[in-house]
Amino acid sequence: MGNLKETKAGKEKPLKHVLLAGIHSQPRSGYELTKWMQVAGQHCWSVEHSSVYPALRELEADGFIQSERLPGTRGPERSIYSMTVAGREKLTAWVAKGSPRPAIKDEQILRVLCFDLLSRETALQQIREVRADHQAQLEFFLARQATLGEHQPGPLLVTRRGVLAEQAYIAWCDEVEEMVTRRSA
Amino acid sequence: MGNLKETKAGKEKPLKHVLLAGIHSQPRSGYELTKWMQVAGQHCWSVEHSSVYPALRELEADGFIQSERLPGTRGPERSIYSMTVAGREKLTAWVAKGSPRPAIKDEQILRVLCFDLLSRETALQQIREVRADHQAQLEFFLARQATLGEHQPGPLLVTRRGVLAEQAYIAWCDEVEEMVTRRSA
DNA sequence: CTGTGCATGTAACATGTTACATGATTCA
DNA sequence: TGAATCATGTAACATGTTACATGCACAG
Repeated sequence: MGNLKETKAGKEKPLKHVLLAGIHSQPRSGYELTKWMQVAGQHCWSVEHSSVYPALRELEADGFIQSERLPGTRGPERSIYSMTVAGREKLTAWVAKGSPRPAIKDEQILRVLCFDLLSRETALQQIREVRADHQAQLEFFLARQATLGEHQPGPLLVTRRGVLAEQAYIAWCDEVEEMVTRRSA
Repeated sequence: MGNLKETKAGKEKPLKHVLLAGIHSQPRSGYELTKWMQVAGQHCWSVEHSSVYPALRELEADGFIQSERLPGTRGPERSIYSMTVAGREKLTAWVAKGSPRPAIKDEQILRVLCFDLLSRETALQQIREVRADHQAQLEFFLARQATLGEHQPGPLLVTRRGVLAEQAYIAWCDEVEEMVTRRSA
């Protein structure tokens, strides 16, 4: 008991639950899960592939998922992972419980805090670039939303979160631009 | 050349810039900076004190800040850090440049994706708790906003970001609740 | 026959958290 | 006198990224 290698019985790292969530709707390979996180999980949780493959092997060792080796139709062979009963139970327990408000790490907000260090022109240019970036992201989410119906409530709500979040960010950029424009210096 | 201990000339870790931003408006101690991040920087960047003190010593070693040792009026003595000219230049350069869209890590969105695993009652209860949590956070930001005027555009805009972000999150929670309520199962 | 996408994997590094550790001062 | 707040610090651990590495298959 107390094996340091074993996660302390119950506390799994978030990534493992994210991967279970990705496998939940359909069996997927590590490569597909990575892609899935980059699109569907874009504003939820996304990691590089180098973290995905080890995590999948741990999940399989723990009996939460099982793999099937397929000779790739095109490309090399790949491992397709699917849920086990234990995995579904694990995921259900995780979905049911709560989690603390997510920590936010956004350097741009800090930049705005220090806008007094910049000329008005430089500040305006920057906030307009940031706005354009989020506008593009908003359009991505809107396009995705258009492909989803109410018969897929999960993906639709995830996409709605993206839409609402980006709209709020854009509205903030507009407030920043207005205040910078009005400033005396 | 190529000293592994030295950061590769130019690429500082984000925390260092955050600390510079915190010192920018007024000299502060490590303890005060930690508190400042927990309130003003709540939705920007916040770390534990154990990361703060080493980072401050690095910043001082690089000549971006300077410390003054004060015998604490109450409590033990503390180091108050203030900006140097080099530090102000460093911060200005950082504020002027852009950064990629911040990565988002929010487990709750993934939970909603998997709400089909929960009973309607459990799902509704959870999303209402999440909503209440963000409502409380919104009220915190609104209270803070009320103490700020347009003569402090930086802190005001940072707080506005908090307000807009929480309002958007709450609106999303309402959409989730509505869709869960309407679902057939 | 070369680039692009598919597909997996490892090692070194970056950056943070948790827990442990210390000690003064103030207030009840 | 004992808890709460001020104030700083270290060590072990967690969790991710970047860069390196490999190799197939298809399209142009």
